[in-house]
Amino acid sequence: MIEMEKTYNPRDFEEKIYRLWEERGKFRPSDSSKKPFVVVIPPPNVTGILHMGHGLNNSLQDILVRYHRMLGEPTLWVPGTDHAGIATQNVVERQLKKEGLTKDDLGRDAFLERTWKVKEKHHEVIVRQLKKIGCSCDWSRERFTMDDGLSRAVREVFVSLYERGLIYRGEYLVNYCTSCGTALADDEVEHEEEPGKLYRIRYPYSEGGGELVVATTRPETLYGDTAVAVHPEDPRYAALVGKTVELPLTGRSIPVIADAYVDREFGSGAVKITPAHDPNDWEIGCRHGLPRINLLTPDGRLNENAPAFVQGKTVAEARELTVEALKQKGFFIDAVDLPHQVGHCYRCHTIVEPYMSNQWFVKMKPLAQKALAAWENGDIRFFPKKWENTYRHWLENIRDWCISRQLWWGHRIPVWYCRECGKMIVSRTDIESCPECGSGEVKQDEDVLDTWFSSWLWPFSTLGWPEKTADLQRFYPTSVLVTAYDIIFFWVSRMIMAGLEFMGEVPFKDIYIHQLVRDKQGRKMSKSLGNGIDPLEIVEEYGADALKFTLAYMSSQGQDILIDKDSFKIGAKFANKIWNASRYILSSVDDDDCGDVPEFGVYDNWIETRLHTAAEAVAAAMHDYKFNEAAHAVYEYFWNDFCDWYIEISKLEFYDADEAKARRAKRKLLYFMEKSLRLMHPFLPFITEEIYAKLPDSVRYPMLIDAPFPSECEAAVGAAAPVTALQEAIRAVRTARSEFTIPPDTKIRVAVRCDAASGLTEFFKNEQPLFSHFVKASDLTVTEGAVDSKGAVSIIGNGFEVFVYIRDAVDAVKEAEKMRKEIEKTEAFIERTKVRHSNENYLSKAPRQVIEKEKASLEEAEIRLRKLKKNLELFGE
RNA sequence: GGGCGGUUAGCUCAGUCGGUUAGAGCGUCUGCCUUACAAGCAGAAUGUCGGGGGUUCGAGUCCCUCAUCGCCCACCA
Repeated sequence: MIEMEKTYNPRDFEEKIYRLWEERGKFRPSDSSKKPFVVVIPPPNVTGILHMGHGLNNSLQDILVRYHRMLGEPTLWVPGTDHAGIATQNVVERQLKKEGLTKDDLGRDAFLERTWKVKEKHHEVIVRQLKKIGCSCDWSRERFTMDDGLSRAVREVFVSLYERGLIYRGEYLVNYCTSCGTALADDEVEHEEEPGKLYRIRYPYSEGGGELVVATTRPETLYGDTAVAVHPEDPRYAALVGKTVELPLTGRSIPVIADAYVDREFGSGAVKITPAHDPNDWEIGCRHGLPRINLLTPDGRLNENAPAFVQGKTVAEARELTVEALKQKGFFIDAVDLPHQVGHCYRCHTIVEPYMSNQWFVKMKPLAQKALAAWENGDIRFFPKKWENTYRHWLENIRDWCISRQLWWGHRIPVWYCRECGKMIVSRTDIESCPECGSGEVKQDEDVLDTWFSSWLWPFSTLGWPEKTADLQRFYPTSVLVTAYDIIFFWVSRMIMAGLEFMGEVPFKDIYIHQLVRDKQGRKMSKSLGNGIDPLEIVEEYGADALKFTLAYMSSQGQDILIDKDSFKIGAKFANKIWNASRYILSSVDDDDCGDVPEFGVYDNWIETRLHTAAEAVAAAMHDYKFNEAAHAVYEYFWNDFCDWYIEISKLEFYDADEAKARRAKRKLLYFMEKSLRLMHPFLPFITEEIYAKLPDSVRYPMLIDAPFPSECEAAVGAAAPVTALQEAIRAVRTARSEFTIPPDTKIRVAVRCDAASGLTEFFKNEQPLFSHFVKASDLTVTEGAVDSKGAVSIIGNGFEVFVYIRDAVDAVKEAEKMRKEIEKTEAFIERTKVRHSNENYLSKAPRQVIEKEKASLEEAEIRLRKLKKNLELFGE
């Protein structure tokens, strides 16, 4: 007798089990010589706690990793976290603000010290969370994007790219977040449509006699205009090109230039050119050698290049004041509503300004070409495939990557400037004095690198690169990357580029892109909406297994997962089912029950077949990363086959007075329980391991986590057929009982007529006791001959017909109505099928199996129709 | 402006290579506290597969078109 708590309470054992796995080194790759299975975690940001997106991401990885571990592959899941430059710095700056401080009050060193502490705190929480949800990561190999090794990797990459001419510095117009105080990469800008206005402004000809009308959505930038552009073939303005116009409110005159960029159809066909504050204007400015006038301070206010009345004002304020001034001076014509796209910072959502500054860039084209080739060669595969388009499109239109950030938290750019001779030194090691003039007056670049500049090295930097470590040798390239689609640009494609560039090989062959987790209204989960679900809350309430199983069960390759707290009941209920089934089996087991497995009977063969069919379904699904299909297969097997049928059937023997019989039943239940636990383990690791440990030693592997996943099918598949027929017959009687509301304690007479050809007669006869038990029959006859159908409904199955004598308990009118409906349906089907079968095209073109199959079902339907009609007569038509 | 995806039961979603009368979970309804589980058991009902057209012997599935919702990309001031 093995004791189990009456109720499933995951809190009682999940932590204990996790500790056990960890202590016994189960998360470390085994020594097997098989090809390793390797996953690197998408490192969570050390900015806060894990949300449900992480829950999904890590649950799926854990399922994969556990599945492969059970296949006997040396399995490694490398964990780690990301320093998340802007995000983390923002967190700390917000904290400071609450204390009435700014980062400048602290100074760089003190600020960094404080940020490290915040990092430590968050890191601890994140690791605890990952462990709570059961991630089987090898914590001995945990990394952080700013640890010593990864910092070395970052430097190596920066310097070597610089040496190859793929990193350069220059003054360009970049996206600048005035709130974060830093430049952003193009893809860190989120465009959103906002209501705006298109203003029309007069720019008088310098020589008088007219004016040029210019349309703009940003009148406040006119102080930085250095030209007005028209289309070279626009007859309206041909005479003006080369002349000048007066720039309102400034007293400056600016030239009219011709550039094909201008759209003659839009607005007036004349565009004001502000090279320092618009990316297009910047391009035009470059082509025409126009001066650039910067109007903004780094914190987003108008600077001394603007007239005094707007200096120090924000952009929005300046716009209003400028429009007002234009109106007063008579330059303003009108303004019409024009919704347009405005860029926002992806971290703080402030409007991003195009801002002229000195930044570092990576030349992306050469890297992107290799990454594209890798896809074309089939070196990488996306699951689902559709994301390949996204990947390809981005690479084909790639632009240089601005990697410098005006932040403190991050990898400092490894470049030094000599104050004496002005020499710039790019170096792998820190520089104390100028190699050119020997001066000690060298100063490191103030800026840090974009966070992704360390993330893109993750698959090999975590394994020890640039050192040639054993891990790197053994575990690179990794097997698969599991991530969400929102970072294909930021991360996935860049990792592929870095892998190819520095390792000469793609970092992973398979890329599984999963969905985003949203709330039931389809909204992104976010702090501000307050609609987020904390995975830990779910773990608290339902357990980590419920979390993992539910997410897998609900994931699909189709679309985003819409979820609320109640969704997790699916997993909770399933875990509960496993618990109770196990409790039932184990509670009656003692050592006597643990001998050899008795010879299989038909039901044992049947469940064995079901189990292996499920195992094969899981294998196929996992191969294609169809987690939901795998989870469904496991669920259906255990609940619908094992619990609903096998356990119920076994009860006849289980409760048999003959002890030997009972023992045989228990032994087989144990056998299938053990195997079922192995089947389910990747999806519900805690509960299965907990129960597994309770199984008698003689029937199990030491631990479930590295026990073999069920694979080889020992049972004959054909063995399942009669069981299926019996199930069908039992259901037929149950349906009849239920439909006629015959109470369970009312026994009824049942007759089964088997078709001689079905081969079921013998089986049904043998199984009469079981059949009777399941349907609570008062009398059950099985025959191949004619059956007296008086007072009975008959239900036709595949190869047999069941008669349930329900005469007294029936509402004849209602029943007749039902039958008529059924007859109609069947007649329609027969008609349709007959028409098709008289069609020569069909007969000649359809595959023979299809025709045969349809013919069979047509025959079946015709038989059923006859019986139905007969039944109808019975009900007093 | 370009591209992608969704539209299937009351709700959330599966649906493989086009192949019989389209499935699951939740919810609803009926009957059961049957000696593992009421977080359970046994049943039932519910569909113009967004609209229209086409291809095909056969379409939820392929093509065209329209509608609608969403996402991504894009420098139209």
